[in-house]
Amino acid sequence: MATIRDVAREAGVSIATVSRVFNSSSLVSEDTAERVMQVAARFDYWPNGAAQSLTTNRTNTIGVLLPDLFGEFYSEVIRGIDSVVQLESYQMMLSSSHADNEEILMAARSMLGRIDGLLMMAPDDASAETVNRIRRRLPLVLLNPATSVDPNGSVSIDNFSGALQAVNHLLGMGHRHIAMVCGPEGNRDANERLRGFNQALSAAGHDPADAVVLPGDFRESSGFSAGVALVKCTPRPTAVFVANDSMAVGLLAACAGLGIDVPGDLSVVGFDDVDIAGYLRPPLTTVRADAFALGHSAAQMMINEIQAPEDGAGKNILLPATLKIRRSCGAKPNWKVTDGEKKSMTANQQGAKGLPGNGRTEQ
Amino acid sequence: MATIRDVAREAGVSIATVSRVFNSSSLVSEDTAERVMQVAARFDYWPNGAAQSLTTNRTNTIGVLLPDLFGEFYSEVIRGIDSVVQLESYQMMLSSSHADNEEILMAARSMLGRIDGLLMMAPDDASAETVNRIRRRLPLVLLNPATSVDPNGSVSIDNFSGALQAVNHLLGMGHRHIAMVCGPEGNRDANERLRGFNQALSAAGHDPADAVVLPGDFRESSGFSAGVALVKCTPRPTAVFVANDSMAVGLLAACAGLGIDVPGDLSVVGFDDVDIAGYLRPPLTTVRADAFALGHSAAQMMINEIQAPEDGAGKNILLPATLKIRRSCGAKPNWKVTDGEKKSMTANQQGAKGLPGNGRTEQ
DNA sequence: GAGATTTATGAAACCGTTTACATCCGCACC
DNA sequence: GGTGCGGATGTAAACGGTTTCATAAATCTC
Repeated sequence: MATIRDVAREAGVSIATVSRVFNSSSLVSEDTAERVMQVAARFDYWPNGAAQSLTTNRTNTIGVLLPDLFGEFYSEVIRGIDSVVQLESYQMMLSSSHADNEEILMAARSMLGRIDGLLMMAPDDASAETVNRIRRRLPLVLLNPATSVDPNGSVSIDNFSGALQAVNHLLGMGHRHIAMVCGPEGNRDANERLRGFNQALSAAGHDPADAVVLPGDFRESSGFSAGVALVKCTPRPTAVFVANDSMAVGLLAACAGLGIDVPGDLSVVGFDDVDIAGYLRPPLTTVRADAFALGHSAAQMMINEIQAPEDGAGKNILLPATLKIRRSCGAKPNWKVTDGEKKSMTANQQGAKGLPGNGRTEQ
Repeated sequence: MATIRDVAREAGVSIATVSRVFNSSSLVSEDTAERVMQVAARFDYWPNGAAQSLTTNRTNTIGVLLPDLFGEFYSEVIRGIDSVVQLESYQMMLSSSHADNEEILMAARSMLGRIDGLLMMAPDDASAETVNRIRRRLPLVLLNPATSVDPNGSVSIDNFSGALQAVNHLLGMGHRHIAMVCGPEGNRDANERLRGFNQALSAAGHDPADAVVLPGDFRESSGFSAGVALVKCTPRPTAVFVANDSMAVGLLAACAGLGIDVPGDLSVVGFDDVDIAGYLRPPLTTVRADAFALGHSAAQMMINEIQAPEDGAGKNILLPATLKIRRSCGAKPNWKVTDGEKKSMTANQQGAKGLPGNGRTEQ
């Protein structure tokens, strides 16, 4: 394929001039520019990105390291990142499934020279040293960082507070026996949600050790199993806090099949507020975790950092998680048919959307 | 940061030797290798990827161009791609929302030199010329290519046949008035599904022009609206084919709210077989479109093409779409509670999973 | 019309690697 | 004890751009 030299030769100019034309430097006459462009078009010349990066030390690419790609949550995070990357004419280099420090470092290493900064949602055991080795060479923004790591430059969703709100709401409705379906062991979000659950119970004078706590893996099937297990408990809990919406879907299915009325016999609260949450039977009360906003804010922070280092360095954003009350928790007994749910496409976290008959947003 | 020269100088060898050590060439003595590695570790030396790419002309990265990132379908495609990328120690460069030829070319251009090949799901109006300009410089694999484009090196899901199966099934059950809820205008998958719908009706001696065809945009809310509109039709259709599962969720919600019994009053068939499909009330009959497999196969084809060009060039994979019968179409009136649905994590398309009471797979 | 200034262009260094080729060295072989 | 050989290493030329600096030409200034 044609290189800059081919174009230069054919157009009868030096490579410097061709380069100037392509970077729309003002230092080149119209005639020459025209001629160069024509030759370039004839040769269908595309500049080589690696060569450009090598000299300019810029790649216009940001790297993204995620622990997993499964499910709507990560999908939304990616979409949020993409929304700003697109806008800023950057590219995104995506990599997933990095379990330990070694793998994270490997991934980051293999990106060096190809990215201008790294967005990372590290697994829990990512050591401070790992993070620092990366930080020394690349702008780094962390998503939902572990507490063990210096959180400078990070964006998190307040899982703990979200769980607290959910359980407090159930307590406020008079429930005494509240169960929980957990997420995967070791998953940080899951841990925080569990911590919120325990904290809420303790604060209300209950002993969390007495509560029914069922395992789960964030997938529908585990929610289904948990639902089946739950109804066998004696005394049967009257409410359950499920660590994510996918499992809540499975749990609702189990209840429907077993003739358990939700919310009559059992109040259910999920977490995430996935798109379908408002369209389930009954519509699912859940904690809104705005994954899109998470990705969006992180990417925004990254771009700022790249374009103006030191400027806002060390910032630290905590995105609120807010309870969205629908029918499954029993708070709003009457539900009418309207197309009540219009999900905002932007990084809007608050938005009391309260259209007729379909829930409201609580702080 | 340390470059190869720093390491070389400190270790008292030439840069060639350092390079050899890092590429585990056998041409270097153990002593030297040891010494170099120690210095490299002390300096925490990471090779620069751009420089490597420039000389080797390899990036170990494949580019991915998608029209959109919204929804489980694309998320699964990405996961499928990632599964092989990960395995082969490649990286993935992701870019989305490319509406026209100009934008596609721009995106491809900006990736040149940073990727070894391109995976592309082009919008419908991607011209043959656009595709050829890319093909001239990069291995290219197309996902669901438009018919106007030379399909060599492509992977597609058989949307048309899937729709055909769905509608034929409904016809076979005796339905005379079958409606459809479409996807976004211009979307190729949506078009193919509509074409299958029309074809099935025609073949059965019905006039597709008589059928109720409602607009939609692949989102829950549009399915909800379509549901509301549908029940107002006279005569009211007895069955509906919905162009994707998200809309089917919305439509089911509308029905539940309006007291329309599914499948008693209305049979519903969706498309995609998203994870929650089996957990809806009633469990959703749908056409399984294996997005994971789509991404997986395409990436596989790409890697083959990169590693052995000309070898299997011009291959052309058509992934079957298969009807998954659950309760919403009325074919299986009895449904018992069991955790009947275990989604396979692999690129398995067939798999008669027929666990007790929860549907079966049809060809 | 000569010097000063501006504008357009080219030559060449540089970015950080890989790799073809040259060199040096020790050792076996006849 | 040369010769040949193979293994370890170094030298230097790529790779394809960008950018600094020099230079030539054109324009301005008085």
